[in-house]
Amino acid sequence: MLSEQVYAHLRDAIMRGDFAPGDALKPQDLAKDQGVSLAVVREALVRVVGEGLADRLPNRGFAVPAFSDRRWQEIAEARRTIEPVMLRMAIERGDVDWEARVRAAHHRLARTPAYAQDEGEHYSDAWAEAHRLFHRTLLEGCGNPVLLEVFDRMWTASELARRWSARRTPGRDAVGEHGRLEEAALARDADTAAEVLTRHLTLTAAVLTGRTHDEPAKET
Amino acid sequence: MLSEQVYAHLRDAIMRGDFAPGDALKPQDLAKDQGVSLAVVREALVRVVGEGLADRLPNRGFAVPAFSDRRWQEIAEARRTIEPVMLRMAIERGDVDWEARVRAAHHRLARTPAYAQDEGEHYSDAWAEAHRLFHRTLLEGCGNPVLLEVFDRMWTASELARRWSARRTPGRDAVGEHGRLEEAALARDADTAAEVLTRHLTLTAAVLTGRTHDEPAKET
DNA sequence: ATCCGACCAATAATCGATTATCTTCCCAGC
DNA sequence: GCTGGGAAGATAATCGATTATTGGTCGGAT
Repeated sequence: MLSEQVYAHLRDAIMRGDFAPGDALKPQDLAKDQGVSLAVVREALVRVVGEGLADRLPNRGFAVPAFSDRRWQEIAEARRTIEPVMLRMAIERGDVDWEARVRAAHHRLARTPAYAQDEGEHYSDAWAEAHRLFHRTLLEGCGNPVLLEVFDRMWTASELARRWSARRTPGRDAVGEHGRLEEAALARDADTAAEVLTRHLTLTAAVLTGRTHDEPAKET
Repeated sequence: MLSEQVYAHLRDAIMRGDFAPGDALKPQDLAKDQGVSLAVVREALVRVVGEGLADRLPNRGFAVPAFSDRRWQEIAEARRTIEPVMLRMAIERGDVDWEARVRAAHHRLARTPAYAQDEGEHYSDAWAEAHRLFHRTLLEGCGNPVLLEVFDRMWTASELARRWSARRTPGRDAVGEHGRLEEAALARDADTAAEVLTRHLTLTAAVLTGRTHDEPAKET
């Protein structure tokens, strides 16, 4: 299944930030680059659009979405709305296996350097994936695949926005935040865990506000 | 854009229940039926899969999904988890325009007969659409498009399951439930509204339990 | 009689080429 | 000099045909 590979490649390229927001995704070029026909590229593009990783302009082709600051804030709010509720479910229902996986995911996250020197000021791919897995593992305790799909979609959108805007944020204690999140969850302290998660998401959103690609950091 | 029409047609056909769960969606047949080429059918199918309205089996084509009873319960739980939270947001934030649209949507729903004599024991299309619009309008007050997209996806899945299983449920007072929901929301009584909505969703789920296509109603 | 393997029909996946649509740039007319 | 119409090039959308994979079936060997 060629279209699967092309889809994965395209998705990774967009998430990695290989294209600038608003860039046209030309089927012809992509097809030539990957040595496949237009049909498979088109199929991959349609899938990508379905995931919100590209826009489709009728009769004008596909393009990398240019999220507005407003859109990003909406995504962040949606996460603040849903994820704490899922976390409470996870804390209530998670079994020993879940606890073990949370510890493992946190260990991996804590041991993965957030920045690689050769990747400039962006987070490293390895850290981003460890970060995602920690958050997802935490919520997996809720045991509901439908809710986890919702999480996946929101995470993707959220991560895309961050790739285009996030820079090193010296003042932030990400390690400590994740540590407190892990401890509260495993201590089955739902109120504290939900509060820590909400604050974590709020801080993440705050970092990005006014710092998207099309609206550089304000100096106030 | 032909694929758009084909996609809409296919989506409606699946939602209408024109295909049995598990049925293969053969590109060739669909292409001949609609008088288009394979490429556009394929594109439409990929989109449909992205919405969860069809399954894709690698090298074995596309098929109408056969939701298990468990899957349906997970969808219902996800709705019970998220929608009451959205409703609280809507009640807190909704403006006068929202109130007016809620009243309008409820009026339309209450005035639309739930069953058409020529459609047998299924709900009528008109009622299903009015029902969807009432619920959606109610939640639109939350003002967050991301959350509303989540609602749309869950509603689609939920409705699909119901189309295959729901029959007349004589004992149920759907009109009254919706009326109480409207009143509580417009009275800005978040606790009552959330409780009514949760009960509404729980009842909807209960109706379907044990009555999916592949597991006919239990007699017990 | 049963099991294994090679043929075969069906169809999923892909391709190369064609048609339709949009964009741009140029030139005639005002 | 400016504006509107129109051809030309680029690209999106679609098509018809080709290739690859699957699942079933028929035949032979044990």
